[in-house]
Formats: sequence, C-alpha cells, structure tokens
Amino acid sequence: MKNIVSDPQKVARILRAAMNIFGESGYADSSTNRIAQEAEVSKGLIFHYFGSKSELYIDTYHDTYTRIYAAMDRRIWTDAEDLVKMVTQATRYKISLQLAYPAEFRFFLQAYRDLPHLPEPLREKMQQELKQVNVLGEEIISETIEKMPLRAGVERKNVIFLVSAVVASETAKVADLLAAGGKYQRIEDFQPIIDSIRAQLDIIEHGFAPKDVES
Amino acid sequence: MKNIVSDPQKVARILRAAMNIFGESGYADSSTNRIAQEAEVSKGLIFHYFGSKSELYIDTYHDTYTRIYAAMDRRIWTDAEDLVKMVTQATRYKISLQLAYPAEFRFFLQAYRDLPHLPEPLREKMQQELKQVNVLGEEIISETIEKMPLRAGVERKNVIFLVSAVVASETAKVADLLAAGGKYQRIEDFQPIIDSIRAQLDIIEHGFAPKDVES
Amino acid sequence: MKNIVSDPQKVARILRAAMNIFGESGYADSSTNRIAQEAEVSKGLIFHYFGSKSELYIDTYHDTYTRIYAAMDRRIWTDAEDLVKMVTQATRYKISLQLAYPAEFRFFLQAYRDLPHLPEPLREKMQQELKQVNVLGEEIISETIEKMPLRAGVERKNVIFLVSAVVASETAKVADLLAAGGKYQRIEDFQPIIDSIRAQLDIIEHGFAPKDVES
Amino acid sequence: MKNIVSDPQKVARILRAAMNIFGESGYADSSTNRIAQEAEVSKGLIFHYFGSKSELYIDTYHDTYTRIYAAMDRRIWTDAEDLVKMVTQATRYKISLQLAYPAEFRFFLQAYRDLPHLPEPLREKMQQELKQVNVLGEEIISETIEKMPLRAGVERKNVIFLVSAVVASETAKVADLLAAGGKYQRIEDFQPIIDSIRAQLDIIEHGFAPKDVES
DNA sequence: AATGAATGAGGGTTCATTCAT
DNA sequence: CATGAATGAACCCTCATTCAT
Repeated sequence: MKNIVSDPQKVARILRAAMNIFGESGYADSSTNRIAQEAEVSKGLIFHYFGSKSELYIDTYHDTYTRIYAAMDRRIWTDAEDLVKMVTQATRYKISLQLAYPAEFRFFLQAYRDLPHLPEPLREKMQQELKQVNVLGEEIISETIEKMPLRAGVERKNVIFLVSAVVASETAKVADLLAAGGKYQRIEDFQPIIDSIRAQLDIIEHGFAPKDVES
Repeated sequence: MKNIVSDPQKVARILRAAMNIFGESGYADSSTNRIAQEAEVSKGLIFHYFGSKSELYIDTYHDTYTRIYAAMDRRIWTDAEDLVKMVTQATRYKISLQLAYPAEFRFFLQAYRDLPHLPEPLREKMQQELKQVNVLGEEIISETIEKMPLRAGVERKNVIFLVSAVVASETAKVADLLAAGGKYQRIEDFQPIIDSIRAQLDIIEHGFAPKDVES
Repeated sequence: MKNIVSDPQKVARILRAAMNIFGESGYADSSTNRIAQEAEVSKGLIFHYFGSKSELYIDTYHDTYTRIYAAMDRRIWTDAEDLVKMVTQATRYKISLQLAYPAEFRFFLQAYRDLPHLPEPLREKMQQELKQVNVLGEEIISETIEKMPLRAGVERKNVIFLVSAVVASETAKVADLLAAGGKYQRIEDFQPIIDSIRAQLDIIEHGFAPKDVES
Repeated sequence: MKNIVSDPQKVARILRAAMNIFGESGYADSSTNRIAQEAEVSKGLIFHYFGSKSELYIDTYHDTYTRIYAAMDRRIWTDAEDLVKMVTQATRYKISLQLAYPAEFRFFLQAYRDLPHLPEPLREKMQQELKQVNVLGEEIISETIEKMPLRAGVERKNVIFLVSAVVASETAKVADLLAAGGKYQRIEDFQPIIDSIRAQLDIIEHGFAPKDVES
C-alpha cells in the first residue's frame, strides 16, 4: 500500500472483501470487480489504494497475517513440557484459532494453493512471504525434539520430519473439516483429531512393534 | 467423449497435447488454442470431440490415468514380505514410473493443485475421480500392516496413517526434485529418499525412545 | 498480420477503417472500438487478425503504403530533363496522387506526427518504416542535381538541401489545403503552388540579386 | 486563470512543472497527477486554479511564451545591415536563447507536435495562439528583404519564402541536436549550422548556376 | 467430419474530474 | 484556500464457445 492517507474503514472493507474472495476463489478467479462490489467501493478506489491486483493480494496477505499473528499467544508452545503435550496443546490452540478466524485461515490455505498459479512477478514475492509463516511450526518441533534422548541409531532429523508429517497430515484434515462446513464449529468436535495425533506420537516414540518380541 | 465418429489418431494427439499443456500451466492458463496448436488440429475439432474445455480436462485425466494404470505392475506390492521391504520396493517402483512417465505424473500433480481452482461443475467431478488414484497406495499399506502384530494399545489405523503420511511426504519430495529438473533422472539419484523412508519406518516400528529407559 | 486465412473483405474493411480513423485522430485517440464499429466487425476480430493495436497500426501502414506505391508511376521522375521540369512534374504528380488518395495521404501525414507519441515498441519499428517512403524524394533530387554544373564555391549538398526545403515547404502547403477540405479538389486548384515552386527554383538557380550589379 | 485568490508561488510551481512535463511527454501522456507531484501541490489545486487540464495547457503556453518574449532582445534584428548578417545574427541569437531556455523551447516544440493530437476544444485555441510565435521570424525577414534590390522577374514573396524555408529547416536541425542532448551545449557547437545557412543564403542571392554560362 | 473465423463478455488498468472535508 | 479520496467511463486485450462453410 502507498503512503496514502486513506479512509481506514474503506481500506479495511477492501482488505476484508479481498481476503474473503481470494480465499474463496483463488487469485485468478477473483475479479477486482467482485471485490469492489463486496467492499461497497468503486473499482477505481482499489487501484488508487493498492495500485494493482497483485499488490492488493500481497497487502491482503500481510494484513491477514498480521491480524492472526497479533492474536496468537506464543507461550502455548514454549510452555510445553514434553512432546505429546506440546504438540497436542499447540494443535488444539491452532484449531481454536482456525475456528475463531475461519476466513483468515481459508485465505492462507488458498494462498498456498494459489502459489504455483500466480503471475510471475507476484509469485516470487509470495514465495518468500509464505515461508515465514510456515517455518513457525517446524521450528518449535525442532526445539522440543532437541531436548529429548534418542535411541541409538535414530537420527534426530528423521524424528522431526516424522512429527512434522503427522502434524501436517492432521492439520490438513482439520482444514478439510472446516472447509466442508457443517457441524464442526466447536473445539470439542475436533477431539478425535487430537486423540489421533496423540496416538501417533506415541507410536513414533515407542514404536508399534510388541516389546517382548525384541527382548 | 460423445459417440461421434472420430479419428483415433487425432483424439490421441489432442489428449496428449492436453495432458502436456494442462500439466505445464494448469487448467486456467491452458488455452484451447494452444492445445489445438500442439495437437496440430483445429480448435473447433476439440469442441466437436469433447464438447467443452471441462470435458476435455476430465477425458484427459481418464486417459492419462488409464494409461498409467495399464502400465503398472501390481505384483510389486503383493510380493513384499515385510513393511520396510514393501514400502521401499513400492516407492522405488513408483519413482521409476515417474521417471518413465514424467508428463503423466506432472499432469497428476498439477491436477491436484488445480482442484480448488476449477470452475464449479468441473471441480466436483474431479474431486471424486482424483480419490481413486490416491487410495491405491493406502490400500496396499493397509493390507501389509494387517498382517503384522501390534504392541498393546496401538491401533492399526494409526499405524496405517503414519506410514501413509511418511510415504506422502517423501513422494512430495520426489515430485519436487523431478519438477526442478536437472540431474535427477536416474533411479539411483533418489536413493537418499529411499533411505529416509527406511529410517522413518524403523522409528515407526520401534520408536525413537531409548529402550533401557523404559525397563 | 498472421498467416490467418481470413475473410479478405473484412480484413480490407478493417484496414480501411483503421486508416481513416488513425489518419483522423492519431494513434492514441483511435480506439479499437471505433475502428471495429466503422469496419462493421467485432472488436475481437481485430485482435484475432492483427494481435494488437500496435500491429494493426503497422499493418495499416504497410497496406496503405503498398497501395500507394503500386499506384505510383515512377517514370515521372526519371524522364525529367532539367531541374525545374523534374520538380514541377513530380510535384504535380504527387498532388494528383494526393487528390486521388486523400485518406491515404492524411494517414501518412498523421503517421509522421504520431511518431513521437507512439508507445515504445511501436515507435522504433515505425521510425524505420517511415524512412523508406521519405528518402524517395531526396534521392531523386540528388540524382538530378548531380548532373548539373555548379558555380565556383557552391557546394552540391547545399543545393540539394535548398531544393528539398522548398519542396517540403510547398508540400506542407498542399497538405494543409487538402486537410482544410473545401474547394481544393482538382489539380488546377494547385497551380499557384506549382508556380511558386518554379519561381523559387529559378531563384535558387540564378539568385535574386540583379545581374548588372555584380558585373 | 480565474480570478481566484491564489498563491503566486504555487501557481508558478504548477506552471513550471506543467511546462516541463508537457514538454517531455506531450499533452496526452502528461497526467495531472505527475504535474501535481512535481509541483508539490495537490491535484485538486490544479483544477481549482486552472479549471481543467486543457486550460492548464493554454495557460502554460501563455506563461512560457510571455517569459521568453520578455527575455528577447528585439534589437538584434533591427540592427542588422544585410540579409546574411541579419539571418546569421538572428539565428545565433535564437540558438543562444534555446540554450538558455531549453525547457521552454522543448515545450514549444512539443506544442507544435501535439497540435493535431489535442482534444477538439483545445486544438482550435492552440492553433491560433501558436501562429503568433512563428510569425515572429517571418516578419523580420520580410522587412529586411523589402530593402533589397531584386533581379527583374523575381517576386519578393518568393525570396521571403525561400529564406524562411532555409531558416525553418536549419532551426529544425538545431532542435534535433538539442533534443539529442549530449555535447551540443555551447553556442560554438552550432557553428556548422550557421555556416550552412550562410552558404544557402549565398545561393539564394546569386544562384548556383555558373555565371559565364549565361553571358 | 473438420475447419477456423467470428463473437462478446469480462478481465485489469488509467485518469480527468468532482467533492466532502 | 487547499486537499486527495473517490468515481466511472473508457481503454486494450483474452478466450471459451459457436457456426457457416
């Protein structure tokens, strides 16, 4: 956004409309016309404020990210004692965030999917921006794993990778459930997913093979 | 495709061109013009044969899927004795398939990414079709896990899910390497990925926690 | 123009409309909409045939130039015996051409004026093209002057430059008269200009200073 | 300009910015935005003061013309004794003016080129205004020629026209050299043009034909 | 059966001008 | 007096789809 002293309400309306529509239809299928309509603003104003559809997209991303980031309580992660607690706690918290900010997370998800479809000058910029938000999860996992003792022959990076894979898979499930809409609207509805993660972390920690077999 | 008397060679050329171009640029950025040009066929003929861009897309998917499916040797999976062997063998085979049919797999990958961007009537259809090819992997994994003894308290479905998650993650890596082009063109180049899978399966089987700690 | 097997009548209608409108309003103020309307053709067709407004412009120039060039009788120049005859004959012929092809010449004139206003990729191309038609006049003049004896101390290039300046000035007058429309529609109406040229060439040849003064 | 209480400094800044930008990019490609920016003034103020882009253009022309006119020393012409001296002296003086007021002359030149591209109500007005500055040269030439004896059969107006044509052609060369920028920045750099004018005036006065041939 | 010319709706973008503050 | 946010019409261009041939 330029350094334009713009009407904050209209800017907010545009950014919100953009977030909704980009999140719903992706970059290419979201016309500035529709965004202007939903924001109850002339199409020209969007270009006055943001210069181009691409910049509107980036600014929408920044705004959305900032809003979510400000709402996040990062102690959730740092407070955790063991792996299972940390991951389940963080996941539960992330789900609660997704329930509180469904449009924001839908936009994020769509942004990931949009990435390869973006026009060239935009894509590169978004590629760099998107990394920042993603690293977040893996960093925390690394830190926690780092503190744990490992069985001989086990490489730490593989554990990290495994845990990340589990989290990613289950997070995808959450997104699907939310996208499907319907009855999944309270944190309790997602308990099965928390349980599933717990069970899988248990397997990663102790294996699925019977213990006596090995002795 | 309609029951129109059609020239099989032209149909094949169109489908191949569509697969290449859809796979390269995604649905939205693939114009029928380009497809017609690459297929050395008039644009009208595409609509004559396939009715619309959407139907061409679906038919391209079916054709590509069928071609790959026919080329697959399913004994690979059924022959395996234990989990690690099965998965590594299957993965190696899958990689070899990707090397043999790069355009086809690129199209599949792009189809996944395209899914949320497809125009509404198309999207629903594709959503159902795409599941079929994915199930493939999970089915085999299920069968193998089914035969293995589990530690008390471990649910089979969680093991299946874990193994699937690992395979999915590593498969994504393979796709990235292939998409990047360059030197990854022989099966040996992917040995690190095979090793990574093996190490992770080992963790899934025996856990990463030190054994003595638990006794 | 691409190698499109296009309806020659429509192509001709478009080129004629483009010539008229570009010639009337210049490049920037000539909308493809208006051209399409005047050509009784959809706007899309213009882009189908010519690809862009720029290419339409260039093709219009080529077409117009070719049409005029084909109509020209180049013997007019080569047949002339002395300077005055050559120039008056050529000018009279050029005027008759302008009367026969007023829209074409108006387009040429406008093309010259447009040159500095053209968008960058177009400008360079047009700059090269426009030279070809202009050189024509000066070349012939050079050839004729080359054959004539000069007074001591007179440089040939200055004579050429002078004659060219006269021709250019008077040609501009003709264009103005034609642009003004009105009663100047027959070759006889331009006799004063021919006479003016003749008188000026006489001055260039023999000077305006009284002869006896110098002896 | 209207009878609005206006800040003279801002008016001056706007006019100067307009002159620079109109001169650089022509009427159509000069946005009021850019002018406002360069003048460090709000866009609204321009419309407040000048009413419209068109009126700003005319006012810019008037202001620039007035400024140049006031700076001119008209004795230069009246002092001259013979034709060659007068023309060379005047030309040299004109070049020195162009060097002293490059932006102003660039604007004038551009104004000429813009003329046919101006929107209708503006064009007519500018057409009348522009004549005034041009007449300037021709008037002086007339006066000087008036005093000179002519060879029998030579009409005065033709001599005037010839001399004007030479001056116009060479002046155009000067403008080109200046527009090209580079090393032409001192009056001495233009000596070749002065020489060329002198040589051509000599031809106009005494002809290029050898004298003895005629006796 | 096969062509590709033709369409027209919609895309992003620019900019002089207006007007509430 | 001065601002610059806001508008909307017009711009060039793309493309799936239709249809006469």
